[in-house]
Amino acid sequence: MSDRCNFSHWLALEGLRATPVRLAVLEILGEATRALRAQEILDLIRTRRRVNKVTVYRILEDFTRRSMVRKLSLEGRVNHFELACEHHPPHPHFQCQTCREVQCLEPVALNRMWTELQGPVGNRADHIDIKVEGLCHKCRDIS
Amino acid sequence: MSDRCNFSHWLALEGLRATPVRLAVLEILGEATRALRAQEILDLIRTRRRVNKVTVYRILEDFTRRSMVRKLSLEGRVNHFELACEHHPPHPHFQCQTCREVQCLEPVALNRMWTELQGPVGNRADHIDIKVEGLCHKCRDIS
DNA sequence: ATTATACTTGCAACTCAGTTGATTTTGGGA
DNA sequence: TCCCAAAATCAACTGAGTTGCAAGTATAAT
Repeated sequence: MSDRCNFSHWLALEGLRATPVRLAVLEILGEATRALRAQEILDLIRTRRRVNKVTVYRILEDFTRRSMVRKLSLEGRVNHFELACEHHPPHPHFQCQTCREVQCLEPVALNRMWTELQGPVGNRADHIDIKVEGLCHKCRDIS
Repeated sequence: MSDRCNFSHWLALEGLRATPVRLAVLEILGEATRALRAQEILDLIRTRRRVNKVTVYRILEDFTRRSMVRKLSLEGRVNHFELACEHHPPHPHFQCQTCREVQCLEPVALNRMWTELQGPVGNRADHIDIKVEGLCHKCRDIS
């Protein structure tokens, strides 16, 4: 993913400076093959540089507001984040009940199920989140 | 919903005593027309009786483990709960981005989209959660 | 009926992801 | 070079949910 996005350019388009921490967040999310928790992102940045957690949380919040990343509420207290660039369109997620790891599934034709997911007349639906829960192949092999 | 379930009997089937707090939790969830947060359930019980929050959290956790209620992870830090009795089958949810209230949508043919929601070979999918986000009719009228 | 036992509730203290507000640092323009 | 807004930091806080243990309560055994 990261090889297909110019993060500095993307930040400039948003009117944001390409600071080291912002770039690190985008690069880490760009290289990830699954949705990451804020703490994981923080830990990964810290392998490169010293950074305060508040900085990372504020950047993630800002990116989410700008729709540069998607924040996923997959389980209780922890949010997961993934890049929302043009190369990474919305898609369903799979979360393993055992290891809690999040996989990204292939985008399905969300439009097709859109009409039947309308609520009471008057609601305006903006987007659909689909989560599949189960046991991933890794945990299945263990048990 | 509550008029269609015999909660005391249900608890007996699960080998649980029909204590006042357990019954109150089930009755409140049974009368609710939307998914409730733990704090809302707690507040509603407290209109009737004195109760410790730990008791309610433990009961909700226990009911969830027994699949008597479903715990929904719809947004960051707060879980929502709904009855999982035979009269209340799994269904998609709508959450308003403004008031954060959760509506229950009509059950759709989840089976139909099951096959296309399979992850990598080897995963075992157990259930699907669908969340629609948007603006509810009440908040739409205000703005 | 009385005791033993397991189940249930309560209380206080804790955890931990995320937030707030105030302060310091940085980096680009005048 | 100086200034100022943007960015990062720090400490302290928030609040949903958890833990461990004590106290209460119901059911079973004697």
